[in-house]
Amino acid sequence: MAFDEEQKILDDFVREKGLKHSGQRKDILLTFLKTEKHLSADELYALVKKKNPAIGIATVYRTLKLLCESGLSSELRLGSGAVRYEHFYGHEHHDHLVCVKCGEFIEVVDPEIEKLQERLAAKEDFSLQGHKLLMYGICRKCKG
Amino acid sequence: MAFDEEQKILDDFVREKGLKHSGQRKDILLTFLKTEKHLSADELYALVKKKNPAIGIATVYRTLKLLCESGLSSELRLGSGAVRYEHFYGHEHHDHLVCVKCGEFIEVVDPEIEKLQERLAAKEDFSLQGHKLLMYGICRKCKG
DNA sequence: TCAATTATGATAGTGATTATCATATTCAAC
DNA sequence: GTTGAATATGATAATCACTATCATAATTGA
Repeated sequence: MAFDEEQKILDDFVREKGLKHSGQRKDILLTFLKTEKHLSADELYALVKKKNPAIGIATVYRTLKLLCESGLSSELRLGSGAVRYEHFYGHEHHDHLVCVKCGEFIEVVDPEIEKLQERLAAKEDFSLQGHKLLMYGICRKCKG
Repeated sequence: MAFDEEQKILDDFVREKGLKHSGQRKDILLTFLKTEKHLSADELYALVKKKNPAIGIATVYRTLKLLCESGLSSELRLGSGAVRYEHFYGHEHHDHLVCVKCGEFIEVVDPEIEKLQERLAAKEDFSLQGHKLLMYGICRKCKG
């Protein structure tokens, strides 16, 4: 089963907020963690239903919101269409290179860019909390 | 009225695509150009109606799509909610600092970050076409 | 065990956008 | 100018991704 750390994070979050535990949330969390992809709510719903067919899509949306609030997940908005969710806890920060042809995207990181962003924000007297950098282009495969 | 250059760009684009001219598109383009804000389709629709009350929202959406395709405008997606459109032609590329408290955003640019992005893309054998960098934080005003 | 509170699933509602379609306009060829 | 084929338009229905509502169920502290 594993994912003990992540489960503890959610449990603690639930406790702090005065919420209650539920099996559905646990099912959703574990399915989310097990799947190393950027899933949409709909896709996660389809996967969770295999384990728990009684689950409703509303609960998936509600749980994804909790996961984001507790720092376990993060939203990813690539153009129009559904929001995708990526693992956040224990994953190094990264940005995305998105292929405009095939839609594939890969994760990259550049510490220098991060540093420059801080500098840029400081110049405007902004307290930087985070950022999303999407780079669009054509990937190796699609260049042929 | 001015905006001759921009009008020519749209005219050329329309001609190249074998489309036809229309007064509505001209009204929408001019209202868009005149307003130095990041408007949503809805907001632009409200403004254009003052000049041409008969216009329909669908035409505003259709025209904004054309403006983006012709390089006159660019989409801006800040979290959920409607897409906003910014002027693109003749405007230097820039990124955005978004305040998570008041929603205000300011435009910034750092040539070094741009350069590093190119390097990052090249490392992955990506042909970079563009990017969107959103930095979230708290602005000077909201820090109090 | 009980009572208060939160969670759930079904489904209605919403907001932004897109598709449809009948009618109107544009524009190149005559 | 008139015509006719193609595109544009406005009204509105449809769609998509959520979000709110609500009756019922599960959780949890007393």
